[in-house]
Amino acid sequence: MYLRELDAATREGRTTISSSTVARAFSITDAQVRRDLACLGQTGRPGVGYQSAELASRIRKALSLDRTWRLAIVGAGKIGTALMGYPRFAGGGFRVVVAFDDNEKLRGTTVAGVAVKPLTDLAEVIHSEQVELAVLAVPAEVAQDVAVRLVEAGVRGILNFAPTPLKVDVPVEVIDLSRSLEQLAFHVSSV
Amino acid sequence: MYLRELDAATREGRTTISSSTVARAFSITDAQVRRDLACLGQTGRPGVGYQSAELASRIRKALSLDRTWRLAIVGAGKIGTALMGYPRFAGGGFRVVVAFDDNEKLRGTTVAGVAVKPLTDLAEVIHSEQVELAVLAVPAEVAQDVAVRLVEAGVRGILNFAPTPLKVDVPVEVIDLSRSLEQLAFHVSSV
DNA sequence: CGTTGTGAATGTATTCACAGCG
DNA sequence: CGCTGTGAATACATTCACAACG
Repeated sequence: MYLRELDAATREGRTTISSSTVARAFSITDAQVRRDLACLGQTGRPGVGYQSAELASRIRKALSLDRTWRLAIVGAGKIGTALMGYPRFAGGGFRVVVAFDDNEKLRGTTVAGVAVKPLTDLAEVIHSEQVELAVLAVPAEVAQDVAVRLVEAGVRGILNFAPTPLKVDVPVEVIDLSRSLEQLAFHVSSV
Repeated sequence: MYLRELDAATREGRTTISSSTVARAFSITDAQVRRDLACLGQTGRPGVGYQSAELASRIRKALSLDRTWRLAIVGAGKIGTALMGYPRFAGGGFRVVVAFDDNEKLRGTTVAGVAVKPLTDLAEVIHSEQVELAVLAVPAEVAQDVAVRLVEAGVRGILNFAPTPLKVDVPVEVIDLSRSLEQLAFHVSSV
């Protein structure tokens, strides 16, 4: 989150930036910002602030974004295909190298420059393409199964769009569209 | 989250369910489940557990999901269109009543049964269609602007897919795809 | 029994407030 | 001066552990 703001600042020529400026952008306290940055060690200068570009690069390193991650998209339905051409992935150190889907119609096709393979080839292709992370956008019923196969094939992390808690022993990040909407509805009605 | 599990239990004929069963599904503690449910008042029976269906209905009411919310999708790009036909929205008390996009090619078209209108008509249509919530899937540069117009037109909550913190005074829920991926990359490399 | 609901204990996150520094 | 980095204080979340209950 801070990374975005720092990059924006750098682009606009603001070479230094203070914790309170960053805080204002996200409506949080300046103390929060400084605490969050504390784990990077001494990075700011009293009376001046932080060097936008340098701080961004430190954060990138801390988050392991100073390299390119090879990504597979599993499930080329609406959400899966929407993500294939997502420019922000490419811009931020992620490269979609392959997609998987069992739909006959997609066999052998290419979407947004990404080849779509059948799930039968999953293990093989994950190896040959050295896939490290997978975006799981398959129906809930098969999500757990596919997740296990992904991990067995060597995938080290999963971004899960299926509304099912996965039991695998690699890190999983969840994006649950309907839960987000439900949460919104709740907040709206308790204003 | 619990709602899903409770509905699944009900469908499978498990009329009662204990906190530890629910907890296991999400790899959390049973105490956590009971605390979370505490705000609903006395709902379980010692020695037995909770009535799956009845608890689900209480949660629905607490989250204001015991009604239908009228929804607009703003920005009919890849993500926007992917969401238009999303079956889970329809199933869970949300109804997409209209979409907006300025792309000439989409003028007057219908995607997945949803009419796409130009943004010029935003205020008018939001009123006439009684839209309460909006999904914001427009480019980051215009997100803040569009958000303000939405709120002025009467929208009471926004689900924001743009990677920009919105300043509006209605509840905002954020789905940030690249941040989720970045978070995943971080967790993977710190295993 | 088995399971809830909840005080008390613990753990974690956020904010306060200020010495110290350029 | 303005701003950082951080102890101390506060607020919040989670877990423990057990009386109460059918």
